[in-house]
This record gives sequence, structure tokens and C-alpha cells, in this order.
Amino acid sequence: MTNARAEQRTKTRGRNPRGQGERLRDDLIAATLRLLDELGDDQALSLRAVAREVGIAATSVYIHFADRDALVAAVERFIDELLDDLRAAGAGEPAEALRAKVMVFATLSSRHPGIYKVLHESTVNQRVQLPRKAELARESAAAVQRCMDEGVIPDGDAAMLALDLRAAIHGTVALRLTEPQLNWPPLEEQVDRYIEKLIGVPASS
Amino acid sequence: MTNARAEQRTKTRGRNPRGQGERLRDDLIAATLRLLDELGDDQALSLRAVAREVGIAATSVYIHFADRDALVAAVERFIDELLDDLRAAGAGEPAEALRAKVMVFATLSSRHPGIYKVLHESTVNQRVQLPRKAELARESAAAVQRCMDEGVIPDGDAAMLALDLRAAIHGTVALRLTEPQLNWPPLEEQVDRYIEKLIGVPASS
DNA sequence: TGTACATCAGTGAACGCGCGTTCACTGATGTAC
DNA sequence: TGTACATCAGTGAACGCGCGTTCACTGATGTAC
Repeated sequence: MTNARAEQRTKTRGRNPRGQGERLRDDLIAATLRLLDELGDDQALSLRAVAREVGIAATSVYIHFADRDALVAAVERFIDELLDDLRAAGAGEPAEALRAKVMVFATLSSRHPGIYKVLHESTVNQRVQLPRKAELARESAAAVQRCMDEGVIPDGDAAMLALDLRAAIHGTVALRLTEPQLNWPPLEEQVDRYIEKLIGVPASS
Repeated sequence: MTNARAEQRTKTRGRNPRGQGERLRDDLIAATLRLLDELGDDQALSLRAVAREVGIAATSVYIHFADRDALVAAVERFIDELLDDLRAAGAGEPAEALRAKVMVFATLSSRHPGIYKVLHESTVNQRVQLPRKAELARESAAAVQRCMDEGVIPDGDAAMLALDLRAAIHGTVALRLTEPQLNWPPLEEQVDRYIEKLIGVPASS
């Protein structure tokens, strides 16, 4: 005898008016991002939890998404917004632009710790294609290259330096999440040290 | 009607002779470490999978461990071995000792990628007490301090520099696991750059 | 203007699965008398 | 030397749970004639 009582739904939501069925799709994506940010692990995300969060029957998810993994791919939307922020930070003097971009990325982990973990630590990368993610890397390499082109730092291997910097930034930001009890210096100071020592950009005012 | 057929067991193992019951305990710890290394995520580890791996009934695990989380705490044993390796690398000239210790740590992720992820990325840290883990941090700070004490690098904030270095090393090592498709330089070269640029230790021979 | 029908936005019951954990048990080996 | 008993190392059935997914359905709203 399987337990047949209906799924407990805390929230309820009326059905959308005719022609507005796509609204549920947006709500599902938003709820998925919210839950991923809470969980910090895409493997822990369940389709049923997303449905509960939105206040619909679990089966209704299938109206808009093929399966559970298609829901997880909602993180693509988040990456798009992040790329917008990065590009907005890229204007102005090259050293300042590099610093601004790095800070956008570095503060991402305190604004959305769970999403940061999902993007960088989970196996979602192997199971779901995230083509936009590669652009994040290109953005940082381009910012370092600009510093060379405009003579802020001596010529060299921009891609290599950018990767050194990116790894270091990821390291502190990720370790702050996993080991918050360590004696962390302010993020901004540490980021400035990395930029100065690893890239060679002189300290700003 | 619940499905009542017995758990499929691929391996089998005879029972231990009288007085040797603790052998199963060791086998369980070894199997747990093996599975954690495969999975790279302690949340994905199931008690039943460990039992299957060893070739015993799931319930037999309870003879030696209170519950599932007690199994996960087996990673403590791994940390102990790692600490032994770190201490063995600490002898000799201070700059060489620092480099050797950092390399022990950095190559851990290629020798045991899953365990590395479990120790640094999973929530096991919040759910299970891992007192030995803090010693890893102390080891690296002490190695930097020794470089200052023996005049290899100028005096300064050793704890801060050690944390900068540790974060950077973690960053490259973790990012290599999550994003292997990036154009990574050899690990050893990158580690040497970090030690040189972040700590100020002159490049070795 | 009325009505049959199509479409749309979702629902509820059910499935089989693996999980952690409990419980009462089994069967071999040693030990006291 | 024989036998009752204790101990040890494990077992097997069962529980309730949450999960992803399938299926046939419902009931409101618009539309063709």
C-alpha cells in the first residue's frame, strides 16, 4: 500500500489567465534560482521542491520543462545578468576597469553564495551545457590585455596572468564560503593585493 | 505492498573470525573513503552503497557506526595521513620546505580529487566536526613564519601572506577540477609563481 | 443570440526506486561445570 | 569428556519518506457557426 495522500502545498497560486501560461515558466526559473542559491548544490535541488516553492502541482513543471535537469539549466539566466554587470564595469581607465570587473566577480559570492557554489563547484557543469560561462573567462583575460595595450603594465602573457588572478580570486572567495571561521582580511584589500602582486598594476590611490 | 526482495549484493565476504570483528570497521572506513573520492560529495554518499561496496548487509554498518554521518567522519583518517605527509615535507631549508609543503597540498587534488572536494567544498564541514582540519592551516602559516625568522623574506604579516597563498593555491587546484578545459599551465610552474609573487621567496634554481 | 466545441492552464493518483533506520533473528565458536 | 550456555559477527524483512516521471483528467475561457 503506497501512501496516497496528496502532496502538502503551503503556498497556493491561482491559475494564470488564458494566454499568460508562460508566466509560470518565469516563476519556475525564479524559484529554481532561489532554491539553488539556498542549497548551493544542484544535486540537492528537487523538482518537487521547486513546485512546492511556486505553489503548483509537481506535474505542472512538465508543462514548461522537459525534466529536472532542464530546470537546473535556469542558472544560464543568472549568468546572463552577471555578464551584463561585468560589461558595465568594463568602461573607463584600464586599471580601474580591471579592478571593477574583478570586484563584480568577487562580490558575487557574498551576494549569491549558493549560486556561486553551483556555478563553480557542482557537477552541473558536466551534466548541463552552460555555453555562456566561458565568456566569464574571456572577459577577465580581455581586461588584463587592455592594461598591457595601454601601457599600464609591461607586455607579457596576458592569458596566463589573467588565469593566475582568476584562480586566486576564486580561491579566496570559495574558501571564505567553506571556512568562514578563518581570520579573513577584508575582501577588497586582498583583491587589491592580488591585482598588484600577480598582475603588476600599481596600487590605486 | 512494499517491494520485499532482498538487497542485491555483488560482492560477498565471509564473516570475520571471533575476536576480529573490528576488521569490518576498517573495511568500512576504507570503502567510505574510496566512495567519497569517487563521488566528490559527501551528500551523495549512502550508507547502503558503502555496505554494497564491502559486501555486507546494510544493517551491519550499525554494528560499528552510530549512523550515516559517523561514516562520513572517516575523512578524519585521511586528514591524519595528509598531515603526516606535510610534516615530512617540512624539514630542510625554509624556502624549500615551504615549497615542498605547498606542493604536497597542491598535488592532493590530482591524487584524490573527490576527497579534495569533500574536504573543501562539501557541507560536511558544517555537519561533522573535523578538528584535525584546522591544523592544515597552521602548518602553512608556520612555514611562512619560518622564512621570515630565517631571513629568507622580509618581516611582515606571516599569517596574512600565508592565507593569501593558501587561497590562491586552493583557487587553481579547485578550478582545475571544475574547469579542466581551460588552458592550464603546469601546476608546479603556477605554484612557483604564486610563492614568488605573493610571498616574495626568490625563484629556486 | 445560443450552443457545441477546441484550447488552455493546470491537477491528482499512482508507479517504482533508493534511502536511513528499527527490529527480532541466526548460526558459528568459545567456555563453565 | 559431554553439554548447557554466553558471546560474537553478522542477517533479512520491514517501515515510512521524498524523489522523478507517467497518465488520464478537469474546469474555465474563448471561438465558429
